[in-house]
Amino acid sequence: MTEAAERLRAVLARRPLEAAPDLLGIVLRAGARAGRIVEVEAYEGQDDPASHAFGGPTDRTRVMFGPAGHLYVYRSYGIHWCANVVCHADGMAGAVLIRAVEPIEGVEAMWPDRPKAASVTDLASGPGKLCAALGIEGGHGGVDLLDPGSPVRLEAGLDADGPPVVAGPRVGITKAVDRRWRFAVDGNPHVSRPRPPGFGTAGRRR
DNA sequence: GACAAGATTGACT
DNA sequence: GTCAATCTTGTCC
Repeated sequence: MTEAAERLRAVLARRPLEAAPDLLGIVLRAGARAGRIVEVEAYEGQDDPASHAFGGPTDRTRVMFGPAGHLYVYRSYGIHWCANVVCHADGMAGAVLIRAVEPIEGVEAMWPDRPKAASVTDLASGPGKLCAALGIEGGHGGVDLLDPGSPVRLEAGLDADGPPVVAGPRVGITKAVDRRWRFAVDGNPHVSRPRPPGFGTAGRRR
């Protein structure tokens, strides 16, 4: 475990709502493919009706109750994979959904898995898209993202100060929709839904 | 064992 | 803008 990884683990071992904006700018790597995280959503655990962890641990969600920095992958609508970073202290449920990344490495290798992508900004501009682009699937669930030997891992970004962040309501859920727990890099073209109504108007900047 | 719902995407009108 | 695809998980009987 490197010093940078330890620092990142400490960042993640907080409430997802606090850790989520700090994930922006960090690089998500899967083998030779890598992308900078530009959009995330926070999901608290048992206090959040929209979270899969609401209602207690199950076989599927157990990893969310484990130590921070692990990967939680689930299938959405039977078709797409969605990747989450486990947050919060060990024993406390919480996760941050990665909604979009900006491809920065191994872009050529992403195209075969994203044949329908219209442009590079469309390669990973969505939860299901980024998993396809990076080759993340169910088998990766539970891996330690901070272990250099993992097939999928996080690498501290170069933006020491962190990019400008805007906040808005979460997307695609039917419960607790009023919580403005979606965070994105301001103005980045790789976010899944650029500037939706109300996005950023009452958000938190840092 | 059966059924309903879902943190999405892409095609079609 | 609207809608279907597709399948895993959790709940209920």
